[in-house]
Amino acid sequence: MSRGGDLALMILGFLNREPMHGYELKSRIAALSGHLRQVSDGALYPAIARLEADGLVERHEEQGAAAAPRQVLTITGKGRAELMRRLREPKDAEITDQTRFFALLTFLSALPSREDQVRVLRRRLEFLEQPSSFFYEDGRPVRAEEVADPFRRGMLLIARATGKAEIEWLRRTIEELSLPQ
Amino acid sequence: MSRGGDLALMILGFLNREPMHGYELKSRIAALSGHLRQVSDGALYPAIARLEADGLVERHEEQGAAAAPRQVLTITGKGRAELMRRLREPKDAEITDQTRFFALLTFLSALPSREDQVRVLRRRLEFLEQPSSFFYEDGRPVRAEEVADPFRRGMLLIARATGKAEIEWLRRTIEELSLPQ
DNA sequence: GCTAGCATGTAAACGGTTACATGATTAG
DNA sequence: CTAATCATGTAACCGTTTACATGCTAGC
Repeated sequence: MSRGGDLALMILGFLNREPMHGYELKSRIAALSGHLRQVSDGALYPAIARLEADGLVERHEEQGAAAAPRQVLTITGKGRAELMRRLREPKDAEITDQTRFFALLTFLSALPSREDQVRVLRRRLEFLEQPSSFFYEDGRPVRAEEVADPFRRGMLLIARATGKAEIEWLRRTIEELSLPQ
Repeated sequence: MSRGGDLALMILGFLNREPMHGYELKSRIAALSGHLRQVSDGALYPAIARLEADGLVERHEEQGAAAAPRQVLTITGKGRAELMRRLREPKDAEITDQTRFFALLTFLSALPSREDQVRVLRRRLEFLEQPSSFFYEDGRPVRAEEVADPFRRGMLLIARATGKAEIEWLRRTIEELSLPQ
């Protein structure tokens, strides 16, 4: 149980909203990040097959039409449970890695409990707040100003700006979600 | 030729500065991003072995000391050439993916030609400047304000802040490096 | 005496990339 | 008529993860 990486998460996340076939999943995933995350056929179709083998999705051939007839995919109860589990208890790497955390964020609203949502955001916030979130030398964090290499200094400046924007958004959102409603 | 991903690039990048053994490479790579990119032994040692098999690094056992004696690694001429080639002509994915681009930036100063450095930065800038760099719906870019889902809206806000900071730094740095010197 | 850190490695399972293969429909 | 888009898949290769395996040294 619990196979697959980001790709499996995204497939389940999209199918949780409505059934669709593989090719459409592909374009949805691409659109999600400005074609930044392109999915190859050789990754997508085997991933679907694995989800099916594990009973997380079902497939129904749509008749009529074309050469390669559409395989409409529907998430199962088991698939939905697995999606919720993965959103509720993401692995450390899914909190730590920006790209993977964004994949999580994309589907986080599918979690029915606000408390569970807040718990995930808090984990990310804690990670970003510890000063170890970037670039070490001789055992402790390096300040951008003291880095001689211009490219490494740039990385630090960018990382700092990014972190700041994200931390502010996380604090604001956690607060809003925590209000008694 | 031309095997390996980010990990091989980082190993070559570090060894280009000075010889060191595997365990130290491991801690350097971890320190580079605040333990964000952790390298497992099962990835590191095989990667070193591949580089050695390809003649890009050489290994000399350091005598004295311990149970598992240090294998001091030195980059070869061929390895240096391969590093330069990879820094000069990164693959699209290394420009597109933030994590991979940062790995490139870390070692970019090893490129002797400022023109070559600028060419790499320009590729990243062009990528960030095209509006397709984030989040599509119904065929064109989505504005944060019109996204109902609070988590997706957050992603857009964060991505916008990040992109802005990085674009500014890229423009400034390209200009500085382009000054006749 | 035990734990943490130093130091190197192997093997199975997994998942992604790249290239290949097929074929219908639609727009220029 | 031709190219792009729709639509699904397979197979070889590659690199990572995870777990296992070993053993020394230093500090508590």
